[in-house]
Amino acid sequence: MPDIHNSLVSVSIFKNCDESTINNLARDAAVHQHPKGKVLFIHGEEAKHFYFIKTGWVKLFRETLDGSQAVVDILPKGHIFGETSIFEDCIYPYSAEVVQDSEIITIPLRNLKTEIETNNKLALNMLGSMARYRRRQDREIEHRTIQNASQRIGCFLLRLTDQHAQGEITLHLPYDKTLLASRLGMQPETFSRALSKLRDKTGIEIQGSTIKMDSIHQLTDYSCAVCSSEFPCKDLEAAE
Amino acid sequence: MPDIHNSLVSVSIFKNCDESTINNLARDAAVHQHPKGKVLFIHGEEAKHFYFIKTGWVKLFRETLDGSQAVVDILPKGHIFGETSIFEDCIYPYSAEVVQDSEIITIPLRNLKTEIETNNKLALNMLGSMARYRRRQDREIEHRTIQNASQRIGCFLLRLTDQHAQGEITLHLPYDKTLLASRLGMQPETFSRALSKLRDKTGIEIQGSTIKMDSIHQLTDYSCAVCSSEFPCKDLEAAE
DNA sequence: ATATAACATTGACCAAAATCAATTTTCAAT
DNA sequence: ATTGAAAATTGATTTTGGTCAATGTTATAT
Repeated sequence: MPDIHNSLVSVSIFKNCDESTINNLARDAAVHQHPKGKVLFIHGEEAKHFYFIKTGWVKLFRETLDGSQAVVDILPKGHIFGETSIFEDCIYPYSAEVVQDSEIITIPLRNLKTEIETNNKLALNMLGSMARYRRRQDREIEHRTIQNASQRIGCFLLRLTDQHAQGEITLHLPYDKTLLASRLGMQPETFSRALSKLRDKTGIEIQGSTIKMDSIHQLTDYSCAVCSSEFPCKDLEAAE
Repeated sequence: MPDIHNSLVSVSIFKNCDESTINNLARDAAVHQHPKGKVLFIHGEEAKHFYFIKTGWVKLFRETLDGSQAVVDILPKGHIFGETSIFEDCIYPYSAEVVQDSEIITIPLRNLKTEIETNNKLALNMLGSMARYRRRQDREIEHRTIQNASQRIGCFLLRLTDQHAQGEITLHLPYDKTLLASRLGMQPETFSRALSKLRDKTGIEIQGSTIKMDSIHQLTDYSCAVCSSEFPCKDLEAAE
């Protein structure tokens, strides 16, 4: 219980909320261990809970009857998901699958709904979070429109690093390449070739899932020219 | 003034709000006539106002230094835009251009911000609106991932019609084909060819910007198979 | 240490859409 | 009615990414 409480206070939409708010949510919450591959819910299902990722990764996606899949997002620990269902007639707008063994906190949507209807601070926090997400999706659409596969990978890598870092940078892909490919809206084969092309164009070094570069500018020169935001990405300065 | 008031009461985020709320917004608002081509603001600029489209059409977009453009949305009369800036440090997240001679109401963001900080009903309405928009962007990303150009046009046409209509349907493209192409994330040439292909595949009739079909199923069979939502699109039932 | 399965890469080929260029059509202004 | 500009179409070609198949690599469970 104090465990759940501590997890929730770190969530941006609960920032500066009263203890009682968090307690009302934590009261009926539960922690579960989920193995990789576990599907938590399917889009279109009735939404009973929202979720907090304590550890691990979760993929949000939608798929068609013939099996084509579109990845909406891949979330790391510290994020919540499913909470927007309270504004969608309590229907999940996407499916959620655990992509690494994860500890997930399950919280009844009912509690959130009750709370938000009287708690303006919470509503405003949530509006801020939604606005950030909206901007994020707009960027995604923009990038898929005007960036090619290699530039999109370059941009993803950039957003993974501290953009004010000086000198040599080493970074690690957060999850496997097949998943990353789907996150970027391309096939694994295309990802593989596009990453090689990015290496050739920018001089970054690739060793499995480790990427090294002498300077961040190797990537910015290549990827940020085809983006409507100037480097460094200012949305990363603010937290989520 | 009563004119502005009447316009605002029809906006979904003001539904069921007190008269005083609307009055506080309308008080400092103004109506302007804008010619086609007029740019109202550029992304990154400081946001002072949000806007209501009384008549006409407005394109929301972002562009890179080299002139590539990504269309975020194209809004008809009755919609507001720019209002989310209050959650983005008062910076416009996109640019806005009038694409048909339009009557636009300009409202200070300050008024909205003051109001929303104390008016939970307004905040909840806005959350609902943001959730719908979010779902809409997710669908956009999905469609660009798994639908080809012709299917995307078919889906756009479907969403333009009453999806419960029986029998013969006639519809008109809401704006010119070049703009529609950019809205769907493709080049005008691709649009032209893809529309011809759609005609060949489905048997719809095309005459300039008028489209005729014997039954809506000519389109659904072709486009809805590659979508994660079942037909009819349930998000259209709810208003915005 | 080895077997196995999942992940990743590579090659050959194909399909879709972008690009460039040339017309043709449409529509508004005179 | 005529002209001119913008929009739309069409053709030829290139680029990009997808698909299918084979092979290589890595990590994990036994």
